[in-house]
Amino acid sequence: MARATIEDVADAAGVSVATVDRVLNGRAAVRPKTVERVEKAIRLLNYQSDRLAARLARSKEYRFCFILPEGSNAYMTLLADAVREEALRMAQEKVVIDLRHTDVFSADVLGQTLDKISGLYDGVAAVALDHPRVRESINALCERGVAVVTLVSDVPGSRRTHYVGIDNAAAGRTAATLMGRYLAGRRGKVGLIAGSLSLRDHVERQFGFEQVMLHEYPGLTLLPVREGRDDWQIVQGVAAQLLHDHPDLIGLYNVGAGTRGIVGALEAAGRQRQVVYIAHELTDESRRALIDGTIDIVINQDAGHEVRSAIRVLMSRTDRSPIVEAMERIRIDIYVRDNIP
Amino acid sequence: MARATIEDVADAAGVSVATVDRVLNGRAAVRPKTVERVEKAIRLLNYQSDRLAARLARSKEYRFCFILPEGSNAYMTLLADAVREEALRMAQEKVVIDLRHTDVFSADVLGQTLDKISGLYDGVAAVALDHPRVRESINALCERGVAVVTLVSDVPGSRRTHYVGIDNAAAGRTAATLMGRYLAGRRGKVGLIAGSLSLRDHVERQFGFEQVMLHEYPGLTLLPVREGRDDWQIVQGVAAQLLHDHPDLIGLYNVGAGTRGIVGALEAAGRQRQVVYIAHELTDESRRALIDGTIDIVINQDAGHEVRSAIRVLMSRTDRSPIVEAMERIRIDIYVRDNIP
DNA sequence: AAGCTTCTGATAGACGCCTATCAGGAATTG
DNA sequence: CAATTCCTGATAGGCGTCTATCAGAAGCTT
Repeated sequence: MARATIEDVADAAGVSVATVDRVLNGRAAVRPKTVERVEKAIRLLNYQSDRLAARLARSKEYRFCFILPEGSNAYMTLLADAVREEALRMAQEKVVIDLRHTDVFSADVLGQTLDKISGLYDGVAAVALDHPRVRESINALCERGVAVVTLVSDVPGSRRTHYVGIDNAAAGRTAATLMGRYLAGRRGKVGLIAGSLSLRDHVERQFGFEQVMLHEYPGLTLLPVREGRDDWQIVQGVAAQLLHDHPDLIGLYNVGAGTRGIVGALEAAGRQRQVVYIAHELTDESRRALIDGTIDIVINQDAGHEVRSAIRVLMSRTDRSPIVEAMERIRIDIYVRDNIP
Repeated sequence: MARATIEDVADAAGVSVATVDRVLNGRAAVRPKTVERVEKAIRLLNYQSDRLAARLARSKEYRFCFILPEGSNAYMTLLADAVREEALRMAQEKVVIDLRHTDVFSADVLGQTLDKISGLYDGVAAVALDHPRVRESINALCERGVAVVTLVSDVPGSRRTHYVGIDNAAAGRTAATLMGRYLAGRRGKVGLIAGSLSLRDHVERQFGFEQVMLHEYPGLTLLPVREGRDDWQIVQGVAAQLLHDHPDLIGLYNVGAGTRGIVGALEAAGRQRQVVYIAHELTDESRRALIDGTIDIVINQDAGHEVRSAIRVLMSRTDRSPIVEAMERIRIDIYVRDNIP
């Protein structure tokens, strides 16, 4: 038995296809009694509109925009590449994807960018700063019916449709567990470097890391966080200082970007193998360092997955179809030398 | 500028749409010169057929079959659930998915099953045994134009379209690296339990594990593999024996199923915390054990991903469209207590 | 050049849904 | 009860492609 069509539903409900369509797409006022009849028929026949046919008929373009930080952060470059790649693929399916770069560290600039694009797109995916000004702009977009998803870093109080990214506190805990186990039984200091403590994801990772570290591995002394501004040169300075100040440093967790700086500092100090170093995001740099043993573990969120997930979410939001939660959960990937993809 | 349609191509090439269609779908003989003209127009306009419209027009059902082992192996149950779930979702897109269980450990039975279904399906995904008899049947299916993908366990010499699963040797190496690091500096014995040494994936994992273990962690003594037949009761016996024979056992890697048996044995011996235990596949059982600390690490391949990947591959194979390699690479997931999804 | 085969063009009718229009029927109002 | 307003039915046309048919054109053979 083939799938039910709109016609079947119309017949079953004793109404015309036009009316079924009106009910399905809220096109015009339909008497409640009729609506109910139609809905009953739909349930009865287990009707599901054919999305392929619907999209063909609507022949509507989906217009989405990705907003990423400007600058040359390695992971953000990966994300941008993923966006461009998907943009190409999705072009076949009438999905137009623009990519914009902006200073996401400035709430005002990011807010203005968000305000400006209102009306141009059906949906927006943004790596956002958690700040009232930004929240305001996000809410304004939602108000006007634009679907908004936050990417990598969330803005919790806002009306964003969805957050596409990992649970950063859990990522921090994961790092701590691995750090603790790798340093099993040893005593010494563990350093923590973040990009900026005004970035929500960094703070959350730090929180998770400290939480597990303090409770489960009291033998390890956690040093106060230092900020590296996600800039490898600054990070290198910070790391070098840390290594210099603490000859008994045996662990290092870099919550943000700037892997290159840490690798540099470790090599300069000749302590690559003495320090267990856990970094975030699998980039060319970290992949290399992982293979040669300078980095022991990389915690990653798959850029390609995130972009595809964001697109799927924006699309279902745009045509009001449900999403499959399980499919849109971004995993916390752990990489050691041997399971690099 | 909107996307080019078949009509645009026809105009550009100075032929009729019928001819363009003949070229595109190899429907009838077309003079080489004409073919070339059409192809040139296609390139010029960068034409890509609208897959939505094509599938709608063809209104053809894709018929696929998944063949899984019978029995109650926890991971296979997860796989089966994933298949059923996807079957439901894909039904909306005119994809019919059947699920069959068979004794995949017997080459003859599996081979016969494969032979029998020839002609009923456009594609088959099977958890297959690497055996000449099976290879034969797979090749026969391919010969008749049925797309075949191997799932979880590969059959290398065969003509299967694709292998959907992880690199098992790499998984074994990953386990070894984690084992080595978790046991950093300690001396003692490490046990290895496999389901069956006639299963390709198990052998490969063992190979990878031993390779890294022997080279990188000479302080650890690797005990000879024992077989547990993927049955938790047998596994429990094997593990208990192992624990009894070796009071200095400090590591255990279970390459196959039967986690429940090992957990049972460890608990019975009261040595949950003394032994670093690495298991495969995230099931309810292993998740629980991971959280309470009996299992230290789970190496997993995502059942949902594998099923979806297999379906995507079968579909593109069926309508001769290319696949995105990067998207179909199944990752080796590492789970500790803190990053369980 | 006639006769034959091989190509090509034109066109109609799906596929399942969307959009729009218009007329007529039902419900509501005074 | 008539005059409105509100709902509904019927239907046409379109989205981009596939499938099928048939007539006529082009190419080849002898």
